[in-house]
Amino acid sequence: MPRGIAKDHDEKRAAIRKGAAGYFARHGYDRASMTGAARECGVSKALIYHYYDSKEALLFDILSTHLSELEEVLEEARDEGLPGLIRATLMAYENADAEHKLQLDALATLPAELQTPLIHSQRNLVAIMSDAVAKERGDLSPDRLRAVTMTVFGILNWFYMWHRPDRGLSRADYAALAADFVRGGIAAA
Amino acid sequence: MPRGIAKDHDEKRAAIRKGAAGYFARHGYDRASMTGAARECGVSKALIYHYYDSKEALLFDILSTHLSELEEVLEEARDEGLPGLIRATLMAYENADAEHKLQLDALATLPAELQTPLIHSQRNLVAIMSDAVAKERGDLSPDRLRAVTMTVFGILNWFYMWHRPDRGLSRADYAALAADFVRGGIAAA
DNA sequence: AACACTCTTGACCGCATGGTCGGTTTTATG
DNA sequence: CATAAAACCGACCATGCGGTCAAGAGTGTT
Repeated sequence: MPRGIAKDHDEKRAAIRKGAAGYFARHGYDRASMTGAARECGVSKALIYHYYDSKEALLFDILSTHLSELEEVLEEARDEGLPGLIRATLMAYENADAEHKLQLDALATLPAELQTPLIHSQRNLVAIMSDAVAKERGDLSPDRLRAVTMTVFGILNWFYMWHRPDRGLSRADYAALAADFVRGGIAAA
Repeated sequence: MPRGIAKDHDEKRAAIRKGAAGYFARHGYDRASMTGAARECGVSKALIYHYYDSKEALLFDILSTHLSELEEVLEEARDEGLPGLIRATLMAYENADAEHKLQLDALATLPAELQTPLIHSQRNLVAIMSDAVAKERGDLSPDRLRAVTMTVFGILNWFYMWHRPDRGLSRADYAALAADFVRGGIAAA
């Protein structure tokens, strides 16, 4: 038996995943070239193709990893109620803004077979949030429950678009504000 | 003197703008080809280049027109208060979801000189909304005022991502729900 | 030491894309 | 009716892209 894969295989793959995610997010997935991503990671393009079959496979791995981590985090914060979920979500985006951005605007470019499992994860996240909303407002009709849940996701998903780490409220401060906002909003909806 | 431009020049230009906006939004600006946009509009690619200098110029016109209309609408609804602004915004997106989507995820692909005037319009929209928020909560610090304003935009800008015209709440029903949500949220933030 | 396989690369390929060009048709003006 | 420009098109071009390949260097196994 000859040698197997290197022991640092996973770390190197992860480094490429992380570097490419940043590059893709900064330039836009479609516009970003594999050559550029490779340069960003300090490796040759051919090496990326050693670790990944295609640009699509790389994107899939980025999104899949991100969503799995998010699921784990939310699953853990499940019984802390809505404020806990909001805080956990915003904190999980720390150092993952790139992956989050990609999830929102590049997922749709994947072929349907690859989208399916990712959308399944998304639905799970929505379900967790929806349950927390329903716990505070059991009287909402299904349509309104869904609308309110999506309203909460709008708040969370928009955060990366306007927040600057060096200006204004900190992430944690905004998490508190958002939790208050949602509490008041749900009561009034 | 020879003939000037045709009397229906503006209409045809507008038709291309609208057709291309839909095509760009459906396929993603970068991925969408000018050949495809031309087919969608029922004209040749060369004709689009007769009306527009480049793909970028076309995108700029789409976004510029959209933002101008939005500014007009919000300026008009200015003194109806926050609920009026929310309703006006959501209603203005009717038949303009494509342009809105493009504004959110393709504006950044334009060169800085073209982005500047568009960002200026965006800032104006934010200012209008911010004033309305401040009118209800004059006690907020600048940082918190900005955070609350962006929270409202998150709710509005996320709408097109989850709403399906044939399912769930209608646009108008959601506008009412969102207005209530924001009222309660602002009071609690 | 010999082997077999992974790791890594620069050079290369086919293709789709944004954009151009030469030409034809149409139409307002004189 | 003559004409000059606008309106419109099919064919073409250069470039940059995702992806491949052949080959070398490095390393765990026997």
